[in-house]
Amino acid sequence: MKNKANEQLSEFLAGQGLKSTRQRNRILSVFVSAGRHLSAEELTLLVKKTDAGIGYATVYRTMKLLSEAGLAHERRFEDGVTRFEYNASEGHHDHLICTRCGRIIEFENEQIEALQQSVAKKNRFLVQSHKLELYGLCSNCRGKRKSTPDVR
Amino acid sequence: MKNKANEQLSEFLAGQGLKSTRQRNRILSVFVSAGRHLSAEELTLLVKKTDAGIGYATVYRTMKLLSEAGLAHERRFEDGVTRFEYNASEGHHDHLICTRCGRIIEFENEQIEALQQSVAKKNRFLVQSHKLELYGLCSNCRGKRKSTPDVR
DNA sequence: CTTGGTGCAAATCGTTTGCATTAGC
DNA sequence: GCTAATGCAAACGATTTGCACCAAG
Repeated sequence: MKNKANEQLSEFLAGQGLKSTRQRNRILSVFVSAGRHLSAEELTLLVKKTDAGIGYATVYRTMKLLSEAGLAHERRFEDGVTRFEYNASEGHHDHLICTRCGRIIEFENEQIEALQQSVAKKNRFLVQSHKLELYGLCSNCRGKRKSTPDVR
Repeated sequence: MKNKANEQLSEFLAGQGLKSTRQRNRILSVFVSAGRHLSAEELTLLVKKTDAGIGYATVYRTMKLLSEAGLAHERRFEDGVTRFEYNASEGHHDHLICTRCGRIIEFENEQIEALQQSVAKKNRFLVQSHKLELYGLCSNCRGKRKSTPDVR
């Protein structure tokens, strides 16, 4: 059933009068099977392993398309690089990001979401989306001595 | 007392064996009096009004310095542009960002912070910093009809 | 066969850096 | 005077775009 996502894509493309191409399907497959949080560069490199001709431009264009199709979500953490995440549609979640090893942990917390709403209400603000990121040290890294400090 | 910040800067510079220059003081003054959340470009434009010779490079270099001196904080919202905020040192706060007019509202919420800690603890994660941004419509914008939709 | 898609390279945007010149200390 | 700071322009890294060619419908 590796094609569930690809079917979803085909459906989306057909609906928009767009074309289903070898590249788009390849990119989506690689993206889906790779796990998550891939930068365009990482994704391009992976894709090139199977299909060397596919270039950055196509990957970027395809990822934008997948975002519109609801198959991918764009995330931009503090390093300024956009990363793509698969299937973030099923329930919003936030992130713990390890500043030492780069590990990304996802979490959901309804209480926090509720409090956000109440803050918004106080400010007569209508929330469309939000972003919560906790930066710090993950369980693996917090024990370690600072052999190579991240603080430059 | 416009010079409180400038004094702080001089102190910092002296302590580091760095030099106090016309440009640095100018940039800081403009930055402080401008209110907050200025991008490098906005700041440079403002600075140039008084002192046309000052270039982007100096502004960037100076802002980095001010960050180190604790006089400015760097923020990067979703548009990928870095903005600088004055004096964010006095208590952490988060942001409501209007997607229509760009207005930025600051808020603090201890309950949310506490919940963040508990999430972190569950994941054996040590939080060093965090970022919470709520995107949506501010009170001015939410009433308006969608004459010019932001959704391209 | 018509329109959208691709690949490449050139362009763009925000930011950084090298270097010769200038100015604090 | 010595060293750090400036200004400019060129360099950068991530992303976007123009265009001639290619392929899906």
